[in-house]
Amino acid sequence: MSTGKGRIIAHIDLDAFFASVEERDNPYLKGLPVVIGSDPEGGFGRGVVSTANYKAREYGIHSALPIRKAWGFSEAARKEGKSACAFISPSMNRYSDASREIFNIVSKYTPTLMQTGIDEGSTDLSHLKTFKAARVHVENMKREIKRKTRLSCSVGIGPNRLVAKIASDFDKPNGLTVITPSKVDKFLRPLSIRDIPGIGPKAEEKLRRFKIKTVGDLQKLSWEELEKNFGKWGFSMYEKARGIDERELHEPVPRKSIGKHETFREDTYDLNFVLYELSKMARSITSSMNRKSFSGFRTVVLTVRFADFTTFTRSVTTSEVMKYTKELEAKAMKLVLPFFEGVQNPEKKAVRLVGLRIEKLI
DNA sequence: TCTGGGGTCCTAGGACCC
DNA sequence: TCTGGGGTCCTAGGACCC
Repeated sequence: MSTGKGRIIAHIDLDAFFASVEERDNPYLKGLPVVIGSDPEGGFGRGVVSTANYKAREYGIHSALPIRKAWGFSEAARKEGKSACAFISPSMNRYSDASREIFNIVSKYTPTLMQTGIDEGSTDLSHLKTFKAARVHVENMKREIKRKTRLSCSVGIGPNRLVAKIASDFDKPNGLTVITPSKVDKFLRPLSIRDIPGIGPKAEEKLRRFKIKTVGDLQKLSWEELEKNFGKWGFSMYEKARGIDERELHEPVPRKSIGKHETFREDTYDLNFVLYELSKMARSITSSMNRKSFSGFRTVVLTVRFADFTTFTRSVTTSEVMKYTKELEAKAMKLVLPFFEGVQNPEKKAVRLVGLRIEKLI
């Protein structure tokens, strides 16, 4: 399908996916608020919420919320006589299985599927010629998904990937929103700028200083102004505010890096402990590398986050290809040492997180 | 009460080569 | 002695996404 006129793109987004799989597989969760995330440890855990079901969202719990806050909201609700949340650790294997099952069904309905995450993907339905036909097609697909997997999804249909994705988010859960080309502008204008993928907290904050809150507001800025303040990104924002997006669906891009990082249960000053954790990560990373059929790597990146959340990375690239856990461990050790000595850590801050990543995969 | 884990992409400066 | 671009690679940091 060439760029330009006449495309019909559908974006599929699975509803509260991890929580929905848990509810489906565990009947005792029926009707309860469900939170998937790290262990709340009775209000002292250090993680965040991965997914909250819609019942839990009524308590103010949402993705990326610190898990101890979620715990607090759950406790408050319980004291009002409502149900406490079920807190569940993610089981990625089961979610991957469910995801595969669903996108296998999606594949039957479309010649081109581009999966962009475990719970979302875009498809090209241009061959159906009309948005009306696309709607009927997607309704059938949604019904089959529901019948065969007992899971629901929300779908947006639009003239390009951007509009389809935004539309999929418009009416959740179990929604179907169709935006024909002539309706794009009317649809986008009242939305928050945060509904545009790529505009995160920082860009929102910056745009707020220009009194810009909605996509309609954003349309009032010339692309010169946007480029002056946001660089190359400005022009992309200019186009997104108008629903312009010529990106094609593409093949999955090959993986570029493999890494692990860990926030400790308590901040630490203990170099030996950190080295031990790094060596576990090194082992896990090389085994994951082998499983994914890479034979080596040339770059090692170490991340250190201190208790105050300041974060540093250090990396090395070698001309020879590295292959073994021992080599990765040695590099990690060399890179982390300065953070436990005076120069890189003069205030002797405690370490909250370390991470290790390999790049330039062979 | 702070703020996970697994990623990608972009920017910007410096080294180095032609 | 002084002054060029262009291209590529490396490093560090940061924004963003699911």
